[in-house]
Amino acid sequence: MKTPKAVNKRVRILEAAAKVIAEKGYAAATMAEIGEAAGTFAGSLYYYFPSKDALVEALLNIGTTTVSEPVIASVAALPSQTGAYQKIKTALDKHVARMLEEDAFILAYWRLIDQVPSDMRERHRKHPRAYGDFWRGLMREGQAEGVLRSELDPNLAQLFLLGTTIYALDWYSPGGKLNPQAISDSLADMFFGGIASRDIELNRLAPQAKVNHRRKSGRPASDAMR
Amino acid sequence: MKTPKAVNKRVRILEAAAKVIAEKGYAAATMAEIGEAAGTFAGSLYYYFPSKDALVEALLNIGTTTVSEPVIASVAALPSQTGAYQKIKTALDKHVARMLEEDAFILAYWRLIDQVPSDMRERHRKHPRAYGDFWRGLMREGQAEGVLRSELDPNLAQLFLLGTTIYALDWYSPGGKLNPQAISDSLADMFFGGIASRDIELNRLAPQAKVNHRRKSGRPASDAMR
DNA sequence: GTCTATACTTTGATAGAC
DNA sequence: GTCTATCAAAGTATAGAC
Repeated sequence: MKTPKAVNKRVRILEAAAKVIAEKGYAAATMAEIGEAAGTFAGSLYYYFPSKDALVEALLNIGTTTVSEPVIASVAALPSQTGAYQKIKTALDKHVARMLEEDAFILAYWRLIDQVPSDMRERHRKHPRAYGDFWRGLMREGQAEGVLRSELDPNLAQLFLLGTTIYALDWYSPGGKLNPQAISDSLADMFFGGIASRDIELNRLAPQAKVNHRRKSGRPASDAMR
Repeated sequence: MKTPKAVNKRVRILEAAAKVIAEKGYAAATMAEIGEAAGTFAGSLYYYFPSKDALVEALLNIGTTTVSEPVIASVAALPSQTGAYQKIKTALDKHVARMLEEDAFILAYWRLIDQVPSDMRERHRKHPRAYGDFWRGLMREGQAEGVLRSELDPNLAQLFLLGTTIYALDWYSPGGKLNPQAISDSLADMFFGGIASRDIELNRLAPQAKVNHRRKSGRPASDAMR
């Protein structure tokens, strides 16, 4: 039970921590520096969080939901008869927009997730898994409607797309020539249509490379992999 | 000038450090633990490396070259008349194989690169940039030969592909149903051919989404972005 | 609720014996 | 070249005044 003021202060501390971690990484972010960024002192942080680890774990949960929630909401807001292609494009636009928005929570998340103690990472795993489920569902919808190739593994397709947007955090620079919408459009273009010339028959180019070899096997691969 | 034995020991320390960092992350990897993994003690490490930062910087450089060198070599070993498609597929196979080989240097690299002091990251930047140049060159070759869509940004195409393989480090599990070669084949399949059904005309599905809107603008976008 | 002071611990790094 | 002992710094966390 916290007073409203205390809740606000808690949020300010989380924002400050995200900012410091986004800039310097996990190891270099000290409680003293986080306190300073929040306009207070290291000792005072312990009134709101029992430990640095607890603060970090709260950051992890914010980091995932701050992307997944608006993305899922954007799709839910579409008219009920909307086709899978439009849903996927809508989700991708929102996803890329959020990822490249320079939100400190998102940057902090990807600097933390591979550095935190393994038990914390384990506890957190349900969040990205649920988001992956959402994307796998979209891919399956597309396959059911016939707009996506039915022989593809929906899980791999989803990993393929999201992997690129995560890496984009590393190379995207806000001042550059490409804005998030242009990046989202280009990625969707390549993702749906491929990078090969449309009039080229790939397996005639290099039959020994076994391109499309999976197209022959009737059933799509399982999605047990995470 | 080091004796052969000293060189070997240096390598053993680097391997031990990579292993510990790959498992626990940057912050949790102490000199004592690295020393123990190398069969020696924290103090002894300073005979080979002047500081922990120096050790880490050496790891970064190994991390990139351990992927880029075999990939570039695999393409260089192809017959001179080999087409761009075959070159790209060869490079991708080797790249994915190396990335998913569970090499501690590679895992350690991706756990370090966003955590090290910014001046070290800046010094290191030339390595991934050179590797990116290699891939951009392959994309341009493909466009020149007409196998890749000429209106695509070669830089974005390369980031698209490599981003996915980096993320794969997070989700790939060695015991699973997909081995690196199967993953490489599937990624190449999606990357070249796209995930959309071949017989679907995308811009008729959702014209308002402006899919392929970049195809109309004659010139490919610049690749100034890194 | 917040601050100051400080206890306790860990860790990077050095000194010097061998 | 390697080990032991140890220093000095930094950082998490707590105690207690206000």
